Amino acid sequence: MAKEITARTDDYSQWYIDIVKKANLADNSAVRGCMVIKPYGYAIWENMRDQLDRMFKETGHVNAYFPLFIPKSFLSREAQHVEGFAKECAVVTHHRLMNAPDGSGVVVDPASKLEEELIIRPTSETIIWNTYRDWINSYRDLPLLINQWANVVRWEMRTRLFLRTAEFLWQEGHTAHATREEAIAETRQMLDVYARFAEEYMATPVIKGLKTAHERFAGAEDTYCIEALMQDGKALQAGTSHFLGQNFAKAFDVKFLTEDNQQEYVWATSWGVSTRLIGGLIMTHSDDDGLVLPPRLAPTQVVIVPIPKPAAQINEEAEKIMKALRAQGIRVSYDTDEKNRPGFKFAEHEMRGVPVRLGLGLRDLEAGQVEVARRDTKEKKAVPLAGIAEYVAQLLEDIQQNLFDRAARFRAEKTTRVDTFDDFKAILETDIPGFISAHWDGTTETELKIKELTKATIRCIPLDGEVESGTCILTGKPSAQRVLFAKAY
RNA sequence: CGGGAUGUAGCUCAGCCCGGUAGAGUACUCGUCUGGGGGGCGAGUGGUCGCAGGUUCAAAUCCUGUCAUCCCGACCA
Repeated sequence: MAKEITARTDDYSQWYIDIVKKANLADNSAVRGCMVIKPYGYAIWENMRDQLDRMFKETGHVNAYFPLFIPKSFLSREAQHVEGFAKECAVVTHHRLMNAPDGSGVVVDPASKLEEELIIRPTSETIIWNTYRDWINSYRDLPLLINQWANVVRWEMRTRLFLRTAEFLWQEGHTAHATREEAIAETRQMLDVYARFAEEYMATPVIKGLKTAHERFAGAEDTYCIEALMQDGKALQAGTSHFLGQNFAKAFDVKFLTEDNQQEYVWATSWGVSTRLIGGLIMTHSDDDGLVLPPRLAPTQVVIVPIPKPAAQINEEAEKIMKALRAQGIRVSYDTDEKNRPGFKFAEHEMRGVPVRLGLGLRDLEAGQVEVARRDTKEKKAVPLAGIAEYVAQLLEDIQQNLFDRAARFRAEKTTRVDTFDDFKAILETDIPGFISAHWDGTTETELKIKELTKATIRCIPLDGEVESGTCILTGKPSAQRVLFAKAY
């Protein structure tokens, strides 16, 4: 069997790239740092997007769209915000091209210089809050609960397909509230939505937590996050939800009249997840044979492979099976390719992470059964054709659950409590370091020092972590709660 | 942006040191035998050697620049 995917133990980064390319998820593009999301990869994103969109609507949000371009002056209104993003902005300076005088092609027409440069949004807080100023007058206009699906650009030095690209797709929710408490509740609610999505749909267990001051979003008072653990023992921030306080309201002068006729600044939140989730999905479940997808997000949940190739009798049975599966709401396809042999197709569908494969040949038809192979465990089993739809429907649920359980078990195994800096360093030197739960004195100085010494960062202060006092692993100063460290993407 | 490596057929790569007008495997097309885990045989298609300059009678090969990708650092969803 010709292996086309690098083993994880040989080269984890290469394994990841192989999966992305061989499973047809994405390609590098002609533009530095940007990727082409291919139809199969985009289909996964569509499934994520559709489900998240439902969850946003269920919690009272509506979609809108704000411009790609942001006037440069907007970005600098909020001091922390501009400081955080200034180093990675693409800037539009001109609006016209012209033929080069020497005939060598087109050049920027110097006469078309913009009076004020436009920034391609790295995130939309500024343009949105500049707009909200006009939309919000009274407490009756609140809360304002808006989401947008968009692309953003952050000019990254080093990029990796899905995990960090110069342009990426995401959603950004931006809400305005009358009170601090309500805004915080919104921030927490959306964090819960993300966690539920990650666990129930991506089958990826996540830790909900609060970012430290140093890791906080530029312009936020508090940044909450969900953190997932990848198979190589590194953490991935899978989603963030920010309590913005009144920072943007003040920067953009967004006030409202309260019931007792007082002018007050509104309270804000923003929250987002991106195509990075696809990278997380890959690194949570996939193996050396290729992509492994949780059934709820898989573009194709079941594929039927005719053995040895399509034939009238097999096609007929396949149609019946497909009809029965579709009646159960299952996404199924029939591999009608005549050219490749079954063995090739098996490998191909495994590479693309199709959760369930049904192998159907004349031998099976005679026996009134079908060969059912599940992607997560690679188990194969002959199952009677009668009641196959119900069997597969249940199997898809089992696979979804098994993937979650497996990932949860892995995370539990790779989460270590340590109480000394020596133990801390020892864990980080292992092949798969994982999460380290340890005491920290709460200062940015210590956080940076630990990062400098070990490359590990504080991923979050877990929300449901037990309250336990102790002493900081580095400084020995008092600590009220353990925090979660890890090397991170 | 610093350090390292690599760009030759769709893909993986050889050829480069020692300049002489481009090869293999795979993929693709056609035929044929096959067919329950990545098939065999035969015949074909396919490349201005990343790009731009320079040296030379002659450049994939030597020189300069540039772009891209990968790995390692600093930064980040």
